[in-house]
Amino acid sequence: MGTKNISMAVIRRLPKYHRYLGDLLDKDIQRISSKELSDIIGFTASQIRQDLNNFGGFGQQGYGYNVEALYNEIGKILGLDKKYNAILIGAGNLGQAIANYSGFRKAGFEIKALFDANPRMIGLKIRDFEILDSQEIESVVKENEIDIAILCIPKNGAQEIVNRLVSVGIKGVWNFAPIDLEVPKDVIVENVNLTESLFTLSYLMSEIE
Amino acid sequence: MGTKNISMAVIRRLPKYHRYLGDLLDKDIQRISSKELSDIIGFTASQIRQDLNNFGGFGQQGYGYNVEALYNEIGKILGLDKKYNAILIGAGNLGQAIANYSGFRKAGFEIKALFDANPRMIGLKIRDFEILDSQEIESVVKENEIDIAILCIPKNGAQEIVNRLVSVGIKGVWNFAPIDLEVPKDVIVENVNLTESLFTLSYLMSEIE
DNA sequence: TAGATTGTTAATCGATTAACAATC
DNA sequence: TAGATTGTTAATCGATTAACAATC
Repeated sequence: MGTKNISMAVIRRLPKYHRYLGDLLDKDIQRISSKELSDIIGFTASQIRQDLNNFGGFGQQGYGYNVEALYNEIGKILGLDKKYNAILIGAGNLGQAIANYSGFRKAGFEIKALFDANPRMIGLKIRDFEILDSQEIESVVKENEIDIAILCIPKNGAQEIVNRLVSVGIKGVWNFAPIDLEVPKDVIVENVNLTESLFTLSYLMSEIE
Repeated sequence: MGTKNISMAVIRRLPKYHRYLGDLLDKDIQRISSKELSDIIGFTASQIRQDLNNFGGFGQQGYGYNVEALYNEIGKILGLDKKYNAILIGAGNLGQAIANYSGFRKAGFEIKALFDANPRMIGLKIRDFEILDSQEIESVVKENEIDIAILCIPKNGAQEIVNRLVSVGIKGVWNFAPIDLEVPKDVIVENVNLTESLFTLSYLMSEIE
């Protein structure tokens, strides 16, 4: 039930607003103007006001924005109050790091199970979770009302896993596999592509020397 | 020594071109038109031609592009032929995962040392590397001509570490700490912000239901 | 040659910035 | 009230798409 059509550019700035407002809150700062926020966050004051007004008039003329109220509003816009059940597939180095990542709670995501295809990994314990056989993905997703899958597997086989996940009703994928997954349009995929990030760094480095 | 001013939008598409061309190469496909590439990569043919022509005329009228030649050209544009020495700071879960990440070689980056501030981590071995005390960062950077630092540390203290790195001549940072680092303008920072990615997924999930 | 497809210019679209009336 | 700052419209800027002459 989105309001207007919010552009991806705006959406990707929202977490940054949330983070900076959280920092201000930690410093007990109660109000901030778009100009002051501009100085610390680096977007123009005009852009900040435009961005926020996509979602509502959170400010007050002559005063600015109440930090705590705005922080909470953006949290709601980001859906941080919603709860989602997640599974993590691929319990290798990266998968284990992500499984231990503390940010999930803040985003309302709860990991319910870990999977791996490697027989030697199955049965090992990571945090509170025993690593399960990938064959059990379908049954676990169905029985635990899993909404989201976190993919920490190589690109080979990733599409096949996603097809299986989609077929049992998964609605979102946090994808660390270096591949562009094909999914029905009502399934959300958010990619974290380390290779693309590293190659971008390589490009920028080679430009300066 | 950049050519024109290439926009970030274009730069961030380059790794994707490289990846898809690599896939085509693996399939022994020798030539491709912008239209065919458009069908598989999802950018418009027009955009593909515009993007590539920022760097040179790699195609041939009536024929299209030679896959191998274009793959190699984009590799060069990305600076994948350049060699950089790197250190990794923060050998926790994520740091270890990144240290084991195989993508570095392809990008020409070689990790020379790992550091951690936790006394209990120091001396442990990850791959071929003993984890060193963070106090030794300066001397190791100087003695090994380190170009790049990979930051896998919490946000508290990250800016201070970066200041130290900059003072001994680091030129690039691959930053996994959830903070916007301040660096001189000739130092490159490429961020991988897992929280921002996760919050974006949360937003998009909350939109569909 | 005829057909295909590029390289490139022009047109369009969307995002950012500027300006200012509204109003707290 | 006077000053400050928003919300919002208008102007600008930049990126994407369309079109087509050049040419392989």
